[in-house]
Amino acid sequence: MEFSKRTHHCAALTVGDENKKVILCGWVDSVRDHGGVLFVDLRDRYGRTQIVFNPEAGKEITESAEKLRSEFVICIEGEVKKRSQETINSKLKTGEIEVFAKDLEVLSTCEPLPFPLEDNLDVSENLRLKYRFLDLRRASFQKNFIFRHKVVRSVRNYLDTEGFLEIETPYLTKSTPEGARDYLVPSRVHNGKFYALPQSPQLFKQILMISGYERYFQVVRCFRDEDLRADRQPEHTQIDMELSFVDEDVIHDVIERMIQKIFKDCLDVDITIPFQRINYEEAMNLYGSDKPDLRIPEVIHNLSGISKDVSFNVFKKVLSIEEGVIYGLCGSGLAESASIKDMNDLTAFAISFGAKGLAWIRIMNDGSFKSPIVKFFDEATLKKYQEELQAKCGDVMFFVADIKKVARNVLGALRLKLAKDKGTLQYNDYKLLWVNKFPLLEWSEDEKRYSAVHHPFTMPDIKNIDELINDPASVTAKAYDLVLNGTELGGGSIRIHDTKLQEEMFKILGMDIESARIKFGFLLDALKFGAPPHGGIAIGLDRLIMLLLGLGSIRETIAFPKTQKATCLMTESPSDVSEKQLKELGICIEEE
RNA sequence: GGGGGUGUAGCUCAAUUGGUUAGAGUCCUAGACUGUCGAUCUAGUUGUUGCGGGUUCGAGUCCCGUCACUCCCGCCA
Repeated sequence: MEFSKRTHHCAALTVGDENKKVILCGWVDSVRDHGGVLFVDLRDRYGRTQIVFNPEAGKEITESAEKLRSEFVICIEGEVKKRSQETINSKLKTGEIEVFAKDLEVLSTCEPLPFPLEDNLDVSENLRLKYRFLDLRRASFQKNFIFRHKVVRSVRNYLDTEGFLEIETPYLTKSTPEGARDYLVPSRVHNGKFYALPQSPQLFKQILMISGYERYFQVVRCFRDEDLRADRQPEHTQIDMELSFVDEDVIHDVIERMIQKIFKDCLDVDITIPFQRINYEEAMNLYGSDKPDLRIPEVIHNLSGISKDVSFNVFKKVLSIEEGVIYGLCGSGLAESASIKDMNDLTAFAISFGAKGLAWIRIMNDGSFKSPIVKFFDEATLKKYQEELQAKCGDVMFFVADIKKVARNVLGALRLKLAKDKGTLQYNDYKLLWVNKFPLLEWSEDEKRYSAVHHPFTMPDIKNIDELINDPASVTAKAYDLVLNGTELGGGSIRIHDTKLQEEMFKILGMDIESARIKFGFLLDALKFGAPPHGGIAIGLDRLIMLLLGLGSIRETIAFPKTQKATCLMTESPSDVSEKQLKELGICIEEE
């Protein structure tokens, strides 16, 4: 018997294969030894098949079968038999048959496992990450990676038919000062100099447009040395694209049809296009977020007008300052059930997002208002609040009094928390939308200068350059984010393709022509040699997979992810390197 | 940089108000068993309670520090 002569995989056999002689290979999923007859569930990538070891097959094979343990790798030759009616396992795809083993070869043994490989068992993540090769054997992981493969295949097929070319860009490139912290790679040949791993192939894809490729894409790794989150890893994969002779509408359309096709190909779900579009300012006002979760019906309301004449000092004080507002949000169904402690927890939550406090008024089932602060409001005002917030009996009205930026941020976070705590959000209730018209610039108090909200190559939404020069703060950008269920799936912009405008942009960002030349000279050069109007977008592949499958973290979509401290527990990286290596690079480690 | 959660047998967890010998299931080992599919039954092995310090007659439990994993804020064009 030769394992390379495998005839079927472990999900293939059916009653139609009865009496066939087959060779199967795989891992021992479980052993059930009855003393006489012994059952093994044999597992490979495709599925499981029950193998029967009967004493009648001979002494030798029976004895070696008794030595089988979980996760041994074996090859068996045997005969397919239909199971009797009462022994059919309906949970198993191959449950109507079993294979009577005639020959058994142990290809590899396995030590006792550090943790069981069943799905739905919470094993501590550091153990799972250390033994990632075992964790990846679990069925749920295999499902995730098969799905990820399908998504990428669907994307490649689609973009090919749309005329996109897949072109690779360098990983060893130049450090750029804007944006995230770079991962640096020292140069041996050029002592004291460094490459950087790209945060994205941004400039290369723009250059490719100038080089005339018109439509580029790449499934590409991007690196950012910033702190991690459930949906953020130091290296992540983007579906990166750039197109020439397009405006925002063309890009929206190309992406909408791509997303639609992914849903259809990979989930068999029909989604309607075009997606909802909302401007940044509106998103911030209604949802307190630039990535609103539209599964949640409640929105934020501006109650400043209604609150003008209230005697509540906290509100009065805030309304007297510039940018001071009273914003409100309805917490539905909480009035009777939430305890004082729950309210205190929510207040602490609001404070962690920068609020000074959180005011709340319960509307009891009998319609009465209940709150420590209710005495500061007359009945008519309370009614107006209730009406504006569309709160029903049994709801709680939440208020944040602060400057606009803080108030909507806090209520945006509260809106998400209340919905998550209620536990009614369904991952497969997919709500997609575009957020458009982002601000172009934001003032950096630390650096006393403007910085680009998106990046310095983003096209301002202006008629002429004077608008930018005269009042840069109020200019919006031709930039857009794609949002799915409260997560930013991707973003992009129309780019500047004019040298003058690009130089002006650098100037506004506090970069003189000299330093702009040093940092981005190649782009400024390229822009002079026939740059077409162009724009693009990048979609976060890991996040897309996470959201489509309803996973809790992108670590479930990445085969070998890092911990929150950016280490790999399997390879134990990062690690020390030898003195010799350091010397070659001219690097000296400073003791802390 | 900051806030929260978790850390007890290989694994998943329990341990009353701080109370005397830290338990259970599972895994593993051995035995029994010819139709199981989370097999079953019997017996057995398994502990630096993450680590360091403190309070106490006595600490898994309380306090301080520290480490690891994780969630969040900041940060992430």
